Amino acid sequence: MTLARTIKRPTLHQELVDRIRDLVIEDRLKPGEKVPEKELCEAFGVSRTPLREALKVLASEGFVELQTNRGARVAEVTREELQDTFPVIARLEQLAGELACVQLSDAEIARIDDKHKAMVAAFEARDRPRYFKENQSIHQALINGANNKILQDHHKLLAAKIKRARFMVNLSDERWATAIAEHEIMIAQLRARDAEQLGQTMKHHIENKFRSIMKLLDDQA
Amino acid sequence: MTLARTIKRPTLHQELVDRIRDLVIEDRLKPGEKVPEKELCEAFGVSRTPLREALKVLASEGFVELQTNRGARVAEVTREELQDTFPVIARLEQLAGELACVQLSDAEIARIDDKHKAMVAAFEARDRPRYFKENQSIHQALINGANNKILQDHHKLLAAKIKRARFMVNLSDERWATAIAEHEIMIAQLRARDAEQLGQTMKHHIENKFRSIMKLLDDQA
DNA sequence: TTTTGTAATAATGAATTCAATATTACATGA
DNA sequence: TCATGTAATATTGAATTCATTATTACAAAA
Repeated sequence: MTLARTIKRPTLHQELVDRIRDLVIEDRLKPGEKVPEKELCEAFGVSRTPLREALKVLASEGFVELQTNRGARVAEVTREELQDTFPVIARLEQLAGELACVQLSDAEIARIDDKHKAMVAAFEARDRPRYFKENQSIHQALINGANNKILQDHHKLLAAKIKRARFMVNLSDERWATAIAEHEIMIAQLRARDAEQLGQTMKHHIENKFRSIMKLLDDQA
Repeated sequence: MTLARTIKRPTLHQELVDRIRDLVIEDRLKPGEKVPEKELCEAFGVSRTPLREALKVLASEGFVELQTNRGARVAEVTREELQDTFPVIARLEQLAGELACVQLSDAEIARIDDKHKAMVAAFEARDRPRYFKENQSIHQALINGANNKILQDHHKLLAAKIKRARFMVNLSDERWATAIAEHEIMIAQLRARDAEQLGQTMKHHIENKFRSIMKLLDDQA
């Protein structure tokens, strides 16, 4: 296994939590796969104690599942979980939009506008990886703009789960174009400081993404 | 220390997470207090390994804070955290109300109505502990009625944080009466299956509670 | 007295060990 | 061949041990 390099940092388990979570989100550890303590210990150059501490935390976050006496498995991304996750994150983004709209400085809004332009460029170049990155950066900026630690923490967890779904279905061209259009509206509302409307648009934006993904999943079956 | 009895159950750390979290929520472990591993190990009759695993999980949930080489402390309930938490939980309850309204059976609604009556009785008897319990039971029933695991999990964490605030301020008589009135409206809307409105009322209900608590906190200072 | 330095003590983070459980390999009999 | 039982092996959960860091106690000097 060559998943990562050894470690420094304050405490091992904190570093491990972040690293292993990332392996899960980035699909380096596949859903349903068992998490082999021994191999990960060797890969990271740590003993089982901090690794197991990390696994408990990841289990409470929902990225792995612990089976008594049978170790840990990477959590599956189920249709049901997505179905539960999207409505919740939609409300969180709505709230974030409302708060960010009144709290962001003009300069910060201009920076988000820059990201938006970069995202549109990625769309026009049909560069999916770059689009994903820019898109994520915009949403993150809006979440951070809400200036609410609790909101950030809970959003981070939910966003990570949804992120994993990108390995299940491909963004359709149609949805892609619609998403861009929705972002244009968001930017306009953000510049107009229309908090209520921005929240509404962001909520719908997520709900539309939700519908698109669910349709694609159905089509696969 | 006589905080708890020894343990059985599948894995020790899971049990410990629940037990220690409960000690924090019930204010048996005070905010800012250091969590003495040794004593807790003795109190629960376990070694440091599962206890420390539990502390990492509780830290990720925000109930304790880990300081490298200096152990764990019970997290404080800060004004700032409450200020961040309430808006989020308000949206979650709003969503829960909308979903529960269309998903609960008539029988389940009748059961919630029973709880409501019990809560009103507790109010009339000015029995705060009983009121808290019944109130919590109603909100929990509505959350569960949404039938959304993610929503339940995230709500549970946020609700626990807010619950801790009850040791900081006392429910005022005025707020208490208003809360009862809001619950009356909720029940009516639930019976009328008016999802949108119920969601709205639940959101406002939490927001009003928020304002009340903040005012009381300000008055203390 | 108060401050500062230092030794002793205690606690923490992480590795290791140990007992219990699960998994695998393999032999035996249908 | 295919089950089925059993021994060997590996993995897991938890206790223990060990090295490091923090805390405390206390002495010497200002």
